[in-house]
Amino acid sequence: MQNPTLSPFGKPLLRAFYGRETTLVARELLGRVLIHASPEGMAAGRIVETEAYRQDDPASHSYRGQTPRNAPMFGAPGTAYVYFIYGTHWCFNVVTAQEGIGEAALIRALEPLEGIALMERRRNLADLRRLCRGPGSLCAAMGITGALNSADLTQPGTVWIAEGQPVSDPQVVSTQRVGITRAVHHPWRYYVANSRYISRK
DNA sequence: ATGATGATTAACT
DNA sequence: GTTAATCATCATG
Repeated sequence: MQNPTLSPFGKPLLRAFYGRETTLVARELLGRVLIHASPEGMAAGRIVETEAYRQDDPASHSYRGQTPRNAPMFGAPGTAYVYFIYGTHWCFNVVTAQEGIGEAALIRALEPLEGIALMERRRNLADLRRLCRGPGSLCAAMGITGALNSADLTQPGTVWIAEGQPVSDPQVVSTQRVGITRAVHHPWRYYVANSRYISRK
């Protein structure tokens, strides 16, 4: 792919896309395409599951204010926030809303689109459905690590999100978020109905 | 300096 | 359904 901006997945989403209310951004990220161009090759996947994390939200890393770890969450909308969890996994988020407030959307699952052989090698797994199912798994498949923390996702370069195809309202399911212990009741997880690539029902 | 915790996953029973 | 793996981070002392 010579010019990433002319990829079949469309142009990068602009900062104005990310600079809106976080649950709206999380929902509208469905159908968009996460792309990582690494020295090993290009990998891309359609976003099929996300979660919103807000500043006034006890489940959010930003709830107790800014620290060195969560600092990227307080940066400009469209910034990557990549953190390490359980000693083994990376999780990939996009900063949303407004600079300075600390909100983000977690990408929880992708439908693999491009670079599938590369993803299979990175995961040592040939099962397409499981390749990018779950936040830790998709980072492993896409080659996303802390090296991409704070990356600007609005520029086609190393990592970005292309506009892809938006998902219509009837195709969006919202549920409680996964794996958290606080503020469990908020319906801030979004996924594409009927997708075979989501992390769980 | 120390200890609890965690936006997970795969491999069990 | 349960559990081990595995470690950076942060609050506490």
